[in-house]
Amino acid sequence: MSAGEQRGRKPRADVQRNRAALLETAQRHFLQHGVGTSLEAVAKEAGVGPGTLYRHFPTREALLAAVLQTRSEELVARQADIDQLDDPAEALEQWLRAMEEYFSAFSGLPDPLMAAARAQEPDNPLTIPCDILISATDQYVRAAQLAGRVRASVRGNDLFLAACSVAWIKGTGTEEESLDRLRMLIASGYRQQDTRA
Amino acid sequence: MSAGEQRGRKPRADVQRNRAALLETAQRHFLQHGVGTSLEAVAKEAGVGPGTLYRHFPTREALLAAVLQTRSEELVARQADIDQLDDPAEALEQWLRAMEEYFSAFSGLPDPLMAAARAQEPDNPLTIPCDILISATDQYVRAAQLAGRVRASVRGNDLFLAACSVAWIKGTGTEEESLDRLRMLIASGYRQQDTRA
DNA sequence: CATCAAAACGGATGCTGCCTCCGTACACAC
DNA sequence: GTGTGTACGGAGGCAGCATCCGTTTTGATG
Repeated sequence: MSAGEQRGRKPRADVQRNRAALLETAQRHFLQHGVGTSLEAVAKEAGVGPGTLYRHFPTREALLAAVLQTRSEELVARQADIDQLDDPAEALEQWLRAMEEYFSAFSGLPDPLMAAARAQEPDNPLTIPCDILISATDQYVRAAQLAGRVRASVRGNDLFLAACSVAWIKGTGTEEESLDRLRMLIASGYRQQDTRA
Repeated sequence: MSAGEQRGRKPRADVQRNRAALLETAQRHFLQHGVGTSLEAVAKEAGVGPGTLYRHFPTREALLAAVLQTRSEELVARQADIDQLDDPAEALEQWLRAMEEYFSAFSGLPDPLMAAARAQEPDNPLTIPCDILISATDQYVRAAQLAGRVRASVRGNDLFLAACSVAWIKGTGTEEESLDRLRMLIASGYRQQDTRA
C-alpha cells in the first residue's frame, strides 16, 4: 500500500513545471497590467494552452491567490520583525504599512480582496488570507490600546478597511504626497491623544 | 439672419428623444449593474442601435458624466441647504456625507471618478466635476478651520479622497456598521480636539 | 404639398477576451 | 517496450466593445 508516502500515487513532472511557469508569468502580468490582465495572454506567454491554465486555476481569483501566496509569506516574515518591537504603537503603524504595501502589490487588487473579505463563500481562495489579516490587525490594535496609545473605540477591522482604502487610492495613480496626507489623517483618527493637559 | 435664435440652424427631434431615452435607460442599468454594465444592452433596451449610443456618447465616461449631471444638480441643491447652517463643522460634515452619497450612486463609480480626478486630459468629461467638488470641499474645510473645529493640517483634497474611499468600500458591499466605524475614524482624524485640559 | 440635402439611424462587422470540451500526446509504472 | 491514466492545448461558442456605411428620417425650402 503506497498510501503513506504521498496521497494518491504520483506527482507528475510537467504539472509542476507548468504550474511554476504560469505563476511566474502571471505575477509579471499582474504587475504590469493589473489584476484584470488577459488570462489568455498569460497562458500563451507561459507556453501553455488556455485549458491548462484553467485546469490549474479554475478562476481568476484562484490564480491571484496562488500568486499572492509568495507575497503573503513576505508579509509573515515582516510580521516576525514587527513583533520584536517594544513600542506597540510603532508596531501597529508598521503593520498597517506592511498591509498597505501588500494590498497594492498589483493595481486593482483591493477590489477582489474586499469582495473576498465580505464573502461567505468558503470556496473563494482569497477569503482565508483576509480573515487572517484582520485578526492579526486586531492583535496589534489591542496591544496598542493596552498601552494607551490607541483609542478604545478602534477595532482591527476598521484599520484593515483603512489600509485597503489607501491601497486602492494608491492604485488609482494618486501622487504620493496626497497619499501621505491621507495616511496622516487616518493616523490622527486612531491615535490616542495625550490625555495630559 | 437666424444666428440669434439658436446657434447653427436646427435641433432635430429624434436626437433629443433618443438622447433622453438613452440617459433614462443608462441610469437604470448603472443603478442595477454598476458602471461596468453592458452598453450594448443599454442601447437595445433604449430601442436604438449601438451606433446611435456611441454617436451620442463616444465613451463610457461620457455617458456616465451625462447621467451624473442630474445627480450633480441634486448635490448643488443640497449645497445651498448646507450653506445655510451656522456651524461650519456641521456644514463640513454634512457636505462630506453628501459627497459620499453622490460617489456611491452606482457601484464602481469611484474608480472612474478617481481616474478623472488625477487625469490631465481635459477631454475627460468627469474631470471638471471633480475639480469643482474638491475646491468646494476646501471651502468648507477652511471655514471650519477658522472656527477652530478642524486641524490646520487638513486640506480639502484629503477629505475628498477620504469620502471617495468610503464610497468605494460601500460599493464593495461592506456592512453599514463597519462603514459607520470608518467614518468615525476619519472624523476623529480631521476634527480639532478641544484644546482645553 | 412636394422635393431635397443634411443629419441621424442601426445593424452588420471585426476584434478581443472568457471559458469549455474533447481528441491527442505524454509521463510514469511495469 | 508496452500500456494506462493523466494532463495537454487548441478549436469553438459566447459576450461585449467600437466602427463603418447604406438607408431612413427630419426639417427646410419653394
